[in-house]
Amino acid sequence: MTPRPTPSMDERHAGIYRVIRAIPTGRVMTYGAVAAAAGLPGRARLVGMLLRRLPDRSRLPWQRVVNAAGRISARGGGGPIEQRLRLELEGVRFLPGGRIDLAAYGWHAPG
DNA sequence: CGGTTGACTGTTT
DNA sequence: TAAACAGCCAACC
Repeated sequence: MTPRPTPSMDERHAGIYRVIRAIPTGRVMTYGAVAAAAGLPGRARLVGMLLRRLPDRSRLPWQRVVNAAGRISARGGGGPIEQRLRLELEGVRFLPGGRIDLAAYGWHAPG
């Protein structure tokens, strides 16, 4: 049906942003799950790339994206600290070792 | 234009 | 349990 010619970069970006925006407060999704929900299975790194280039003023709930181990992915600056703070303010509990229980807080996009 | 890098992940040692 | 490996691919230099 819908011809699925190579989606442009912008289309991929839009799909990823849409998925992240749909994550409810207090829930998290992994990079891989976001990619898969956006129709891009196996492109977890693409999600990370996008978030890395996200402007500071962005309203996207970027803090709700964590890695498959349920931990906050490392990066330069105080990003990881701010991310954890934001998640804790939403009610997300961190286990000893800085891990989030994905079985409890993981979000699976409907559909 | 080609090589390197990296907010990833599942599989295999 | 931990480390190495193999895919991934746009951004960067």
